[in-house]
Amino acid sequence: MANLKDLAEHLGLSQATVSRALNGYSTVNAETRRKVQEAARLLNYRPNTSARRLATGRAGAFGLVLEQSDNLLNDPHFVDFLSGFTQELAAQDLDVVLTSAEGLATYRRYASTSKVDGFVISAPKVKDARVAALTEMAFPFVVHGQTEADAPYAFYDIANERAFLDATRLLLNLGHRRIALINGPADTMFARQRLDGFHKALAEKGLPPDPRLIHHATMSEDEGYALTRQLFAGSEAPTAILCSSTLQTLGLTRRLREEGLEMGRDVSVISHDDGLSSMKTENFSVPLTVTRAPIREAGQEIARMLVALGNGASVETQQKTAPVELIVRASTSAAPQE
Amino acid sequence: MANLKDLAEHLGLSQATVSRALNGYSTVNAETRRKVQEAARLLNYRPNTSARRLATGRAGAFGLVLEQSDNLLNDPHFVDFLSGFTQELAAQDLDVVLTSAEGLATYRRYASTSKVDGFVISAPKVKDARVAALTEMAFPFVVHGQTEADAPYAFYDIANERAFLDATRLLLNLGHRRIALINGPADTMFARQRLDGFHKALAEKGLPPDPRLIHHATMSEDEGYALTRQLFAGSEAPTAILCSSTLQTLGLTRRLREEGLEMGRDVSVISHDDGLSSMKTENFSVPLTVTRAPIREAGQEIARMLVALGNGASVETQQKTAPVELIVRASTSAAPQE
DNA sequence: GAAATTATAGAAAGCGCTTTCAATAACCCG
DNA sequence: CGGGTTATTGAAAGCGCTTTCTATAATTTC
Repeated sequence: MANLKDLAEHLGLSQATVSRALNGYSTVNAETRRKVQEAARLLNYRPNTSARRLATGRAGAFGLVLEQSDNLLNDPHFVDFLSGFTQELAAQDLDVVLTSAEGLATYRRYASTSKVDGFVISAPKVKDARVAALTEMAFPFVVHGQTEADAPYAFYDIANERAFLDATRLLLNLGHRRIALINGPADTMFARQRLDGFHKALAEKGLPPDPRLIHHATMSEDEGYALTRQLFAGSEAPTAILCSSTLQTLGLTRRLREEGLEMGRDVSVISHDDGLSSMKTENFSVPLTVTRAPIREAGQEIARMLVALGNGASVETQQKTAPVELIVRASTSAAPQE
Repeated sequence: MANLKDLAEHLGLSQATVSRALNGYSTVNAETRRKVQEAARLLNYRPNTSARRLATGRAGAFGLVLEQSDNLLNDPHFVDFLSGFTQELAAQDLDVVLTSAEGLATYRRYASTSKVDGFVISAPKVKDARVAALTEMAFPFVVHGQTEADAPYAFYDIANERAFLDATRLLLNLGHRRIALINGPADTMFARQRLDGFHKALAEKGLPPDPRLIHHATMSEDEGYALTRQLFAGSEAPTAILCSSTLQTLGLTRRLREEGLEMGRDVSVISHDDGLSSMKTENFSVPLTVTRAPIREAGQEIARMLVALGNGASVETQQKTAPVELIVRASTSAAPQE
């Protein structure tokens, strides 16, 4: 494995020149650069990552810590996120470093040992301790979502509140009055935002929220099933359901059939759709009406933001709320006549 | 951020001694070590990762490259794998480095720049080029699954052939004769193994395989749905179906209901179950008979193997085929009388 | 008590790169 | 043609750690 010294000796040049030639500095003669590049290719030279990192002080990698207790990361949408995130960074020769931990210690350690140049904060809580800690350390990070914070921070979010406001309005305009919400975990910010949108739409019509119709759950098939069952167990069954994830909706669908109810006729359903490659809502038996925001794009965009922060961009310039599409398909229809 | 030099000066010791004290070398006085450790804690000293890596020549990380064209990595089971893999490594202060690429170049580059100390090879093909390349480079790796190779290599596999042999036998013994197989992609080794098991069981009964009942597909809900629809379109519908993933089975379930068929009564179904945390097969409307092997454990075990290889273990000692449980639940029953 | 161990700590040489600073050669201008 | 650029390269100093090789002091051995 040739190193810089070998290459320099082979060329009869100094290491400095070779390094400069390879790294695209303008102060090196065009012909020299050509030779260097050719020799590098010939000797199959690759700069040692650790050495370069030590010299430059940059890790060339961004971190993502998997909180084991956080089942949000255990659901399929995370794969799509990761895929987009990784691909975008790889295109710029940057890595993603994954680790697993509970609590803030790991963030501190990774930052202070310069293992990574920044973090992405996944599944932020309503008030997220990680954001506070990293802000205080002045270490770069981008939040996937938002949180309540004292200082500005970089984030990429989707218009959750607006999406669920629109979705609820749609159902209300179709005449539905008993609308259920199967939401994400109560301590996550996106669930809060969606709940806000839901409430707002009800309030517009002067309708009070019915706590029996509002549920928080993990993003699993099981939970979607169990909650749907529960919703239809009593006498006050909903005529429409808002659901926070495709996986939950899959469970919901399963239960609805058992109840002998047809989606889009007996019960209207709107699901949030992260655009997962393994579950296409347009191909459901009854094509789903959805609020749609591909999570893969979140991964890509957050990667770009992280890079920008690394290049000195200010936190204020790295804040983005992506729109959410409301796509109406067959799973929604006018409320049944009483 | 204190570095080694600071710490040494603060203590009035040499960097060498401090380094030795911190790294647990026996040649340092117990009292000295105590002082060093205390000072390190006090000054919040953390050795710089890049510097250490450069000095030791070890990356302290293992790599996983996401092949973008490979939709196997786009399915939920990958999250569970990754979770187990990462957790196990994190426990030993090792990272996982993710990158995205097509082809072998990335493996070469990451190996030669010592970005990682080894790779895990996911979703191996029947004859996998990555395995051949890494073997030739004498770079450590563990295959998640198996492949046809010229030389021995480290792998963690599950007993796919045996599992599908047993599952098919079960169906045959229940009197089924028209058994369909919804398998994984044709070029993957695990799909090949499962097909072999399937064929073997049929052969035991002297039954010829019917190509119309054998399908290869990606591990998506859609495909499960589409193929099930196709299976029941003709006149020669199956009475039992073997399915390669929970997600496909979800699609299958969806279609079966549309066909007006009840799982476990009209049609027997056995699904492979990776033990995904977001989809529990025991909670299906009709609890599923499954071949079960938690993929999270694969992640953990492969992490251990990689570490062992790094510590000089021979490839031959790092080969494991984990058993697959056959769990009989309500989705299988005797074949309907003709 | 002298010679030989052993315990402990320091000096210094890397690891392989980047980058500042200095040096030289080539070029420009009036 | 001489002083002043400008283009190009090299020397060398790190980056922060590990580790070999020495050196010294303390201890043991007969």
